[in-house]
Amino acid sequence: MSESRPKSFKFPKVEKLTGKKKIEELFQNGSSIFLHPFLLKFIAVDETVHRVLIAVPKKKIKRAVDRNLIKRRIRESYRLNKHIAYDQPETFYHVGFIYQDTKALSYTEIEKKLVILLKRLQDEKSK
RNA sequence: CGAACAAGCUGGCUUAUCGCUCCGAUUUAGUUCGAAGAGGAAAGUACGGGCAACAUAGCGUACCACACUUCUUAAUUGGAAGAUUGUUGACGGUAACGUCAGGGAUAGAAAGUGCCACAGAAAAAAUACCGCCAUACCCUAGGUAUGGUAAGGGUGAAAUGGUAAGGUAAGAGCUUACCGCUUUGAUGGUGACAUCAAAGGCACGGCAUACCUUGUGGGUUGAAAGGUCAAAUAGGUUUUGUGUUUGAGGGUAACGCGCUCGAGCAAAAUUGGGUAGACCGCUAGAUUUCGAUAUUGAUAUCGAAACCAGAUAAAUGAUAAGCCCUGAUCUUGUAUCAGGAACAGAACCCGGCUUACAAGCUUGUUUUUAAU
RNA sequence: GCGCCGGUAGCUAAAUGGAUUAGCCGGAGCCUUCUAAGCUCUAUUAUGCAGGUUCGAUUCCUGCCAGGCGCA
Repeated sequence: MSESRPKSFKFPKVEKLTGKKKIEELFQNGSSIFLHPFLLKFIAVDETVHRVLIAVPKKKIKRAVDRNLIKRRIRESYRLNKHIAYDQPETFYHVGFIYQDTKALSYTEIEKKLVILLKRLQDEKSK
């Protein structure tokens, strides 16, 4: 399958989750996995790519600079590790990463936790 | 030389790999190439202006903001230069006071209303607690009554012009000189105001950052404004079909069948509204840089050059190496280790004000030590 | 983006410009076999910060700080 779908580190706009209705759908009907510092929301959907939402709540992180920094770290680690989610390309999801800590964690820590989360998502898929 | 404070400026750089957003090409439907991509405060803002929509005869009232002078700006609140007057600090001086610097205040308290606790006789109306003086009486320590007085004491944050001399029974702007105050005039200044002269015997407590009065300004709402396109769903209209579920018509002696119209149901077309969504608004402008001229200055004018973010669950990033910088360690070497930071992230656009800020640089002030 | 509101003891609230109050909480005592409740007495600590007006600010004015609420 790596021939048909080569490892790509791109993260175009198509793979971002936008639109009021879709997001409401995700939050109302999606399943969730919690792993510090993330709350992962996901819902199976009839599309050809995964679409991802990254959220850092204003109540947890006050300053806009820190919020931007965390969002960029999450986005970067997803971009470099999203091939895990494409291993079994029969179902696709809308996924939301919601950051829950009140402090900004380092890049390596975020990446480690995010890889674990993506593997768990694969386990859900195979069930 | 070091330290502290204040003001201003700068606010890491280069290369490689992997990516993000917009624009322009290329091609073909997602690649390839090129170019660009956060700030001095993008933050806060009871401050303005542009722009947009709506409203709008004129006047008044209410509400809100502002209030020395001149200049300046698109701007009533900002800025510059000045005037007057307190306050704080430094220096000089015995002191009064003067000089310098910083920040503040400045329409009206002789239009009205209100407030001024406690203390004090009395707190804005004029009066008299201790006093001072005169007269009368008691009869001489002194007290009582009447009158004069506001100099002194005491209270207070504040006590009815101040100082000196004359004057007086004692006193008092009662009189005089100087100072202060008010009014008038002259001179200087664009002006706030300053200086000088004359007159007035002094009628003036503080608080408008209490209500208020006077003057000036303000229509309301904000890009989530506003405009264009427009799924789905439900609805309106038209057409077609269905049909015994229902109503009406005509027809019949009456009922039924059949016919016509309508309701209902189904399908198609069309229509207004404008939700999800998409696009415009959306970045070339009171723009930026440099130079010249005018001005004490804020600023203005002229000339030349430049194009410099436009995202929308919201791009501007990550990793590695080097330079540079900072800190720590001792082997004092351009050594090893750690780190790249402070405040902080555009959301229609400008201007102002306020606040935050590691490190470095410049200027000024103060100060310690050392040398001369 | 726009418009509002308050900041007072550990907590909840009050206070015309005139020495900051009350309740709960804490401590001690009484009562009780003991505890709770009740009664009595009592301590501690407070006006968010910085300026200004005033003789004197919790109060009036200005600027900040950290919060809360509403509209869409």
